[in-house]
Amino acid sequence: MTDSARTPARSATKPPGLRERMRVTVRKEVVEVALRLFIEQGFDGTTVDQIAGEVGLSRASLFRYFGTKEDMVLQGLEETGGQIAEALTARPDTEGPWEALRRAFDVLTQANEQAPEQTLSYLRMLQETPSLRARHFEKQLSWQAMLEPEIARRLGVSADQPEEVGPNALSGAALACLDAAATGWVACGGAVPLAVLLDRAMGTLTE
Amino acid sequence: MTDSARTPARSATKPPGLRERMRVTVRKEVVEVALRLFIEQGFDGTTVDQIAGEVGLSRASLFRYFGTKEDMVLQGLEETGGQIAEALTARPDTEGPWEALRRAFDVLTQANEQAPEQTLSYLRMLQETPSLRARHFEKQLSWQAMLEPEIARRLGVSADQPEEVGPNALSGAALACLDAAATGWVACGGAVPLAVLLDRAMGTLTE
DNA sequence: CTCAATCTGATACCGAGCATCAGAAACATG
DNA sequence: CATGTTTCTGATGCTCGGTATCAGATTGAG
Repeated sequence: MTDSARTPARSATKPPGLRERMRVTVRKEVVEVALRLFIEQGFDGTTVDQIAGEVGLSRASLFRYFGTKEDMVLQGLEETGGQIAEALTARPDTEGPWEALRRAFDVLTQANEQAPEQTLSYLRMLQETPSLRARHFEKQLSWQAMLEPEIARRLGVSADQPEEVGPNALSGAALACLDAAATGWVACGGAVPLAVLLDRAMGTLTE
Repeated sequence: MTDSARTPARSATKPPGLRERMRVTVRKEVVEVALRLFIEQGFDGTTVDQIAGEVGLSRASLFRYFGTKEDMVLQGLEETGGQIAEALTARPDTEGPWEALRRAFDVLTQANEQAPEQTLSYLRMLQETPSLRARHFEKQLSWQAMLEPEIARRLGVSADQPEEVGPNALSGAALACLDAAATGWVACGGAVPLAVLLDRAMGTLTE
């Protein structure tokens, strides 16, 4: 370690800075290790010290990378929410809000089909661990906040008026359907594709 | 206390036992004190020791009444969920699932109208405190579990088949609408009645 | 090379929650 | 009333997540 990290040739150094790259690398490794340990011994059965020790970091430093233990496996969801929101705004205006939401969720269904095994155990852990499930809901709440403006636009109402509950209700309901579909998907071991279950779930609402 | 509680005449003694009554009384007082302190100084700004001290109980004993700090203000929601589920099953079969859900929620809207001020500060605290919000979601999840069977019955599907996402989606979406309405209600300071906002929210879904 | 900014580990601290234990109170007996 | 059993209580100590502080090492700019 002393040798490999020692002045890695100034020619290959990028403008983003060396320190920054290290940070990204470490973050990625922490997530990797944490995810593995959580699946192996459960979320509550794994201590932060354990993760820190395995990564080769002190507890204090680890908390500088991730504010909470949950964030080590949930932070990725923040980015995912952004992708969904992006996909939503990209849908044509010819689609109604509900249909557009359904299509935006394809970001998720496609990702799941590419790595079903991994996603399955991940979601299973999320649903079986109370503290994680709780945080997961908060993430979904942040998703809702991201989706809301575009839904408001499509409904033709202003987004920041309290008594306009439409956008909030619509995006929240859609996420509830997504949750229902995900729950069903996990429950049947991924037998029925997520996209199908999502179609059923969201179809139930439009009759 | 030594006199009043001393063999209180076996004629007036109730079958529920004296010990049981004490337990109920203490629980109620804890909730009262906790709620007051939480609203006064915030949820995180109040320690369990503080509550225990004010009630005149030790920390350990307090945790025998309520498993977690959050439960001291959220336990009541469990019962509320039962009331909603009860109201739901009481709705006539002529109503569709969505309409029946809307009507079942009147249990809440009516309760809110009876004590708006108190409910408002309570909900505000719930939404502003991250840890409480998270637990609140879990409660709603338990509500969903309570509503699901009846919705499944009304949809004519069996409740325990994983790929039947309909009941879960419907009840989840309804609760999302309830949440949206509650959020809007708090945001506008209770100016618009909760029932009206709930009508709008749930109406958005049926077009 | 030098100096400021950042990062790190060590340490101490706080609060929630759990486990244990001796003593006190409540209950069901005779 | 006296008894023994059960349950509750308070006290203590512990684990773990999370925060704050501080001296020393590392990075990066001038």
